[in-house]
Amino acid sequence: MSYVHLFRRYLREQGLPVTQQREAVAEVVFESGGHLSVDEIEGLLRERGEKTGKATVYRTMEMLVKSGLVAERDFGEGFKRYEHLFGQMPVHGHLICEECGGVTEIQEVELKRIQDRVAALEGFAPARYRLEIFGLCAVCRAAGHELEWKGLSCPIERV
Amino acid sequence: MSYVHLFRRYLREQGLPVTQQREAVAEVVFESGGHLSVDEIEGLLRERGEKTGKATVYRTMEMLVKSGLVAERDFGEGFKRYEHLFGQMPVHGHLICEECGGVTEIQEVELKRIQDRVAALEGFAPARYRLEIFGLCAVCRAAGHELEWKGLSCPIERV
DNA sequence: CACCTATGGAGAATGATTCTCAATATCTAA
DNA sequence: TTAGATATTGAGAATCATTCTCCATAGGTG
Ligand SMILES: [Mn+2]
Ligand SMILES: [Mn+2]
Ligand SMILES: [Zn+2]
Ligand SMILES: [Zn+2]
Repeated sequence: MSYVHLFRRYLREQGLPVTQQREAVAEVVFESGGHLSVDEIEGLLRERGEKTGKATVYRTMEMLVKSGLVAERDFGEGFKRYEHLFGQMPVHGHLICEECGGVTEIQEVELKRIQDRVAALEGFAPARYRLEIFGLCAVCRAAGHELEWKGLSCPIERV
Repeated sequence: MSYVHLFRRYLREQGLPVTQQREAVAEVVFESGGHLSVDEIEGLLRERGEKTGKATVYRTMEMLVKSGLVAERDFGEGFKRYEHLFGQMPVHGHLICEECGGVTEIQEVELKRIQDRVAALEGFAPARYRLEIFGLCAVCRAAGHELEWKGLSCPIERV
């Protein structure tokens, strides 16, 4: 099934033209399950025979994020990644393996609850959450890789 | 009191020369309480009469982060910020006000515990944590600012 | 269909970060 | 303390993701 009609509706609500390029970008993102970079989105568009300029992809991603249908991520690679939120909790974090680069979703509701509680303590109204935990995934651990502390030998106290 | 001797120790442990520039950068960062950008660090060095090149600041920040004495942050501004970890929990998050840009520290131990629990469920070994919550701070709320949903009018379910 | 306006795209511009390389500063051992 | 071996510095070039510019063209309206 297609979710593009939701993006179309958003564009109309905002009085923005529904163009072929905008629909193509949304389709490619909605059909993918992963966390896509702009380069990867361009590649998928090319595979489908669409000739969409890089600037248009960037502009459309901005709209998709504003619409709330897509979230922007940063896994510390030097560029952004995007994922649609269909079938996912809009507030979810990521476990990122520093060995293999694999990404695992954190979908625990409990995490949002405590984050909200802490924010409320400060009188803060949360709008957007970002949680990323970098380390070693189960597969890489099983393969014998290990985390090793390469910093100061007797560091300041760690919690 | 000065913490620079810890960085000096780290450099010696790694067999790296202790240079005037490295000490100057560490001093400036250790003496500041905030979340500093590379530009701000350069400014502070200039105020002290040090002539340290931008490249050296970047290189030294990388070492300070590797040593574990300093953490790298990204508040979505398009550049990195750095803070020393003396007197703070090494695992702490940030509340970032989208109206005024203010940053509040989240020092709750409970947050690390549940993050670790969730990671453990996946067999993941955590090494580095990043939690940022964007929204409206108490001051801006009191001043009448409000969060408003500008996305799709009838969005997908939100948790 | 025809008009008006906003978009699309190629390539230039931007800006943070990294790289290059010759002139120095640091380290070590005598 | 000095000399020699080695690593660092810093100015500016290079990189690279992202944004901007501008005009030919597509989308919306009636
Ligand atoms: Mn995800
Ligand atoms: Mn902090
Ligand atoms: Zn892995
Ligand atoms: Zn504020």
